[in-house]
Amino acid sequence: MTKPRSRRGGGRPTIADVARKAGVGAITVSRALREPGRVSEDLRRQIQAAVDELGYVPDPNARALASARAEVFGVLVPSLTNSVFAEVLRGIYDSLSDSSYRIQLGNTHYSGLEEERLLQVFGPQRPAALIVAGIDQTPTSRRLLETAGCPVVQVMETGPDPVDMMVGFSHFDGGKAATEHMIEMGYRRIGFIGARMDPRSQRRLAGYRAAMEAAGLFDARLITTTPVPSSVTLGRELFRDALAKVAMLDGVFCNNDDIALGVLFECHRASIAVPKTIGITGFNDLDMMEVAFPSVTSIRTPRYEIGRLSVAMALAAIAGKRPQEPVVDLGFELKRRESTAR
Amino acid sequence: MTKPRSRRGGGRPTIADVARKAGVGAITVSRALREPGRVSEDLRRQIQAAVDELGYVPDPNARALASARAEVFGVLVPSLTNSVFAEVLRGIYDSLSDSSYRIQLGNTHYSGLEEERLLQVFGPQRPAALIVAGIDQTPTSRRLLETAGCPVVQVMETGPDPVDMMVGFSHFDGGKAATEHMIEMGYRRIGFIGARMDPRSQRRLAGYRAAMEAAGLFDARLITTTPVPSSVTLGRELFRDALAKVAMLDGVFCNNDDIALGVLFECHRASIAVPKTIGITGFNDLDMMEVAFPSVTSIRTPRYEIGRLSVAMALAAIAGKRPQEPVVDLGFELKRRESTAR
DNA sequence: CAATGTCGTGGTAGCGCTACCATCTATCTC
DNA sequence: GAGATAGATGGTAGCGCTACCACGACATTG
Repeated sequence: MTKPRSRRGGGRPTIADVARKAGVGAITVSRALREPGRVSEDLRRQIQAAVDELGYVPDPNARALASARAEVFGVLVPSLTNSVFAEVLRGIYDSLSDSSYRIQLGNTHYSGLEEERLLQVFGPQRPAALIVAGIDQTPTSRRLLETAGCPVVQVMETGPDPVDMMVGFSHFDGGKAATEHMIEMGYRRIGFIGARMDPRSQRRLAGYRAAMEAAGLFDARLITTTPVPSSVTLGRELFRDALAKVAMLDGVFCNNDDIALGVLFECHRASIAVPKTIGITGFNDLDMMEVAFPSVTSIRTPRYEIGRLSVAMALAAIAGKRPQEPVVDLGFELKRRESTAR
Repeated sequence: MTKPRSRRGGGRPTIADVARKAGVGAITVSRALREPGRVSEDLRRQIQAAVDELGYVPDPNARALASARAEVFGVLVPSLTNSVFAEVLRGIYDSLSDSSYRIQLGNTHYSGLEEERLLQVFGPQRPAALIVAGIDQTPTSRRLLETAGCPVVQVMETGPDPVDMMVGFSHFDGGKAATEHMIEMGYRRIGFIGARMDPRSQRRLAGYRAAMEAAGLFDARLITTTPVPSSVTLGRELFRDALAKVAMLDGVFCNNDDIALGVLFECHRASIAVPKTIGITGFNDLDMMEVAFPSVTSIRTPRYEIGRLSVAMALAAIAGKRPQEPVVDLGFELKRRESTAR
């Protein structure tokens, strides 16, 4: 007789212990825990008592192996410090905190290759769902998502060709709306200032360009961008560059609110009147834009809601209830404020 | 003969497939992958060839079950949107991106109960290490951490009684240094403005109080706090409250930089001269404080470094190399800027 | 040169759970 | 009242991997 491996697990009670104590089969315990409706009231109570007494907690790793499905949501974002994604995450977390799903978070650093690597790590784990930011996956990433065998939600943007589901809004339209607003307010030499210039920023730029061209105001020199990661500091630098480059600049549409804030501070420092001499519009509408002096016009994006809805859609898909429309556009809202109130 | 469950895993190659193809035992494949040094050069090459050809990827769930250890770092932070924790996370991620560890992130919402719940979820998974923010765990949480059977690193603060290891700095000293600086710069009626008032904020307040009392300047009416979550907007509100309450207020030490920014904007709006009429000091030294106009004095905290070091310590502990000194104080730095340059 | 150690390799037996199928009882149908 | 159906329960056999132990080959020691 070989002695068993003496609980290398560390002595925690197993489902067999509960089954023995409750006088039922192990499988009935399993069912009582996962599908209480399929076990009689009587046994359920007995089992619950045994569970409580032993302090039994199912082993998630054993579960995952046996059922070929881990109770994990894989989430991939391009940045942890960009507060836009932080709010998407907050939405995801808030929607998942009542469930038993754990969240595995990956940081792609805006890199397609890193995204591939992370999907390669996440996939074999058989997550319950995957939520990824953006719609510009590499072909390899796309294939990995398609073969993941779980619901996939692409967030932050919308597009014509979802891997599975999508929740977001149109960055092109956002950029266009912001620019049109500035034109409407009487600005003419409106610069575009952008950092990082990831695909979403590119689309905002395209929206800016479309609006400027439609008004006959487009001039390539008005555009100042850099691939460098965005920051308030960088906003100041880029604004200085733009001022040095373009005579008569009378407004700027900023890629995002960090940049806009840098521009605003530089205007203060250089005693440039906002909105009189220079108008400023940001993107995302962070909390502080409303408080800034002068308050800054921005495009309010539904970041938190995107997080919430992405989880709701994934959960529905897991439950077998796929939505009619796999692509949801949550839109955006132009917040008119002092910085463009000429 | 019963037919096997026909690869309910989904047809992915298993270690047995690799072993067969390479003409070795399964265990040798396992070793070649985990401890290459213990397998001969020859077999290692053969096995690698088989792995490549089949596209074999080990099943992390099976691994976790068999070895009673998941390649997962559990990380618990109180907030996702507070950029302070975002930077700690960035440090953690950057230090872990070369390894095969996955990261499971929990959001405690500054709640001890939620922390307990998350530890109860993380524990049974047998993570490779746990990193938790703060040192004020509930007794239950503390017990869960102690019995987790893996390295534990408490981050953001230091204290006398680590569960296992600690990386952080003294918030009391930070608050004291900031206040002393303002006193030194000639401010006398220095208010304390704080939101959220989590344990770390409380300690900053205690530091403020110690400095004020030492200088004979303390007055309880100078303190304006709220349990409401911190934001730039709230900074403005609290500052207004403080102004209404305290005659002759000539400076404010803010709980954090969001609050400080709200104060700064309100000063602009109300045409209060900074630093002449009111001096402002923040806490954390976010990127934007240097760019703000006027630039804002703040306490620079080593957030990113805390993330990096916490992982390094955990990794070392996993490898059996526990540090001599389990508690590491990374300090902070007072950044003197225009907002207090009277 | 026997005794001892070390290294490389493999077989076996689980890890703790759930899928699958079988069984049994109670209820329903005509 | 025989047969069919549905619901509750259990046994068995894995899921894919690694811990443990065994074993043979070779080197080391006095």
